[in-house]
Amino acid sequence: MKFGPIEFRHLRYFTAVVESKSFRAAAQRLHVSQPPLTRQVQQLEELLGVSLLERQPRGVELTAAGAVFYEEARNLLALAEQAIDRTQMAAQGQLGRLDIGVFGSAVFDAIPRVIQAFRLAYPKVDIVLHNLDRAGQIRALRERRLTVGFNRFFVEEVGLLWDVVLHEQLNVAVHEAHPFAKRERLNFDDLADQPLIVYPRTSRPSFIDQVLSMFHSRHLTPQIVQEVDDVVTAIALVSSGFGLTLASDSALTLRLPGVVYVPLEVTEAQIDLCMIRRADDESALLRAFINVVHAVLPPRG
Amino acid sequence: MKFGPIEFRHLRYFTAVVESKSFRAAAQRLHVSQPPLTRQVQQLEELLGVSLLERQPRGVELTAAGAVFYEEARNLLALAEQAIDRTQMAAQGQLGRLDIGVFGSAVFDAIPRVIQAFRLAYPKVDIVLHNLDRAGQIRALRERRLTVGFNRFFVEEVGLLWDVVLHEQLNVAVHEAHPFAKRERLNFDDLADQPLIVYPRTSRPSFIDQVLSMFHSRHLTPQIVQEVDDVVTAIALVSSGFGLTLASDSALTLRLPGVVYVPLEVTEAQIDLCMIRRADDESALLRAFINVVHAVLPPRG
DNA sequence: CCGTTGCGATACCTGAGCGGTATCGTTCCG
DNA sequence: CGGAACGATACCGCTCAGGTATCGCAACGG
Repeated sequence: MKFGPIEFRHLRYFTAVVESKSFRAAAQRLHVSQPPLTRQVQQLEELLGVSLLERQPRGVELTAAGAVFYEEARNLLALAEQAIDRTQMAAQGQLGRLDIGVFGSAVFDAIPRVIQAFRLAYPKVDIVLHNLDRAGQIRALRERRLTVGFNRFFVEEVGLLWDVVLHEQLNVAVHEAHPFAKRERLNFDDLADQPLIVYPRTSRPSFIDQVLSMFHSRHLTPQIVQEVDDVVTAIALVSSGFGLTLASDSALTLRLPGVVYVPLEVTEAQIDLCMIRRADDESALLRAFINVVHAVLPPRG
Repeated sequence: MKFGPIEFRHLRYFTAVVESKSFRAAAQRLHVSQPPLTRQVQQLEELLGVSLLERQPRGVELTAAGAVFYEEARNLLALAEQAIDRTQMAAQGQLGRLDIGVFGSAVFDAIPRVIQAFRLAYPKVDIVLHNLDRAGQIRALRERRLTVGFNRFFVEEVGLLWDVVLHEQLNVAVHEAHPFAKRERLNFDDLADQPLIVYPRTSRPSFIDQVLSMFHSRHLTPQIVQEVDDVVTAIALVSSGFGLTLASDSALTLRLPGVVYVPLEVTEAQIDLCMIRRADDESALLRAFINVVHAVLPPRG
């Protein structure tokens, strides 16, 4: 007689017999007749080359090896259940890993809010944040190292899709000693002859270019006194009295000593936060994340 | 179409397809043709209600859920292998749990030597020592809480078997200030009028009765000045100059200040160590342990 | 003491389902 | 545009899981 490899059937039958201490009782429990049970357990024993049960006039008793195998079998069956559960959860986007690319001032407010909400709704999903500039995000998306990316703006890229997920207002960051600090609102004309700190220096075009185009459309030329890498450095310079800078709403959570934020005139002074993803990514996880993003971030800035 | 429950076959086929990134290649690896593979994987997906693979013109790609299930499947297959290994080891007595009952002075030398040797030969067997007197050992053996018991002697018990596993010589423990401390050997006549400490007080008959019968067979009557519970207490009293006591070779490892051991005349002054076990216990673990006992303890005391 | 009862094992049969061959539809490549 | 390679499908044969009937054995009750 030649037997194939072990199957879950052997484990189910064996554990049922052990738990019922009887072939007949186990057969009832499993809704099969008794002879197949006998046969499967015999096969299992032959397969293992080990006697698992001691057949006695009144029911069966486990051997030492049988006790060991019973524990193992129970464990395997439970793990198989778990495997199915976990797979089905993964299919519904409730389990897995989400790699998110972030860059710029959105990391200070919008992204944390999104992530907090997502973790609450999908606690078994591991979220990994990657600080990558736009080019890095696009490369990582293509190489499947990233599921979504956030950036100030994107251009059309084959195989990728992007949406604007948030409109933010612009604010002027000034030192409290500056006369603007007392103003309720400011407009672009006010800024034209002020010492302006701009960012980011690399990864252009970006936030700065959007800002500059707003100046140009008003036929204004800002006085750029310093270019820095990021918003934190820019605000730090403002804090030291070096000049003014512009910041999105997300940056308002950045509180540095002596720095006051004054809202800029609303008209057209909007800055976008965009989300980019693969066009062919139809995973439930991504869909779930997009839903959370749109639920958390207001449809209108 | 109605499918039964998941089987290991599904896991083996699925993992092979994932690892080969192709149904055809996996089919070769598994020594089956391609169509059954397709069918089993389709069944698996239907069983789970989840799409696991993305069929593409050049081979297959895992979905997110598929990646999760692949990890689970690998794990399950590995654990199944382990389960078989462990069961086979248990059948050979290389894995399991050995409950050993011990009592009296043998715990100081003979038993530790046996256990050390056994642990070396069977490292995956858990050894649990239980300090039980003879009656406790017999009850525990009957209730299967014990595999073997060691004691000074046993009487015939239905369902149980016992063997003498060690003959030990008797020694006289005296204080170094006592004149006997300088003697090379002593005999029973020397002890007749000496203040004798005897043990154990309970669990009779035991060591003390064996000793007393040696006196009586020589028509001697020892001067018992104190009965104590165990050999440690007896030696402690000797250490404080209270009197003499008799101790087996195993007790020689008990070194207390001022205590000197002098061997007793060899003839008939032997004390047995016995091992008791269930008559119906044919486990490989017990057989292995008995072999170690006989290998470690000298066949002649 | 012996018939009864309950256990697991065995013998034999039937059909579901696993694996086989042949072939299809699609996509990629030369 | 024809050929090659992929997975899916159709269909077939045979293995083997599960069914029924029965056996052999041990424990128990009258």
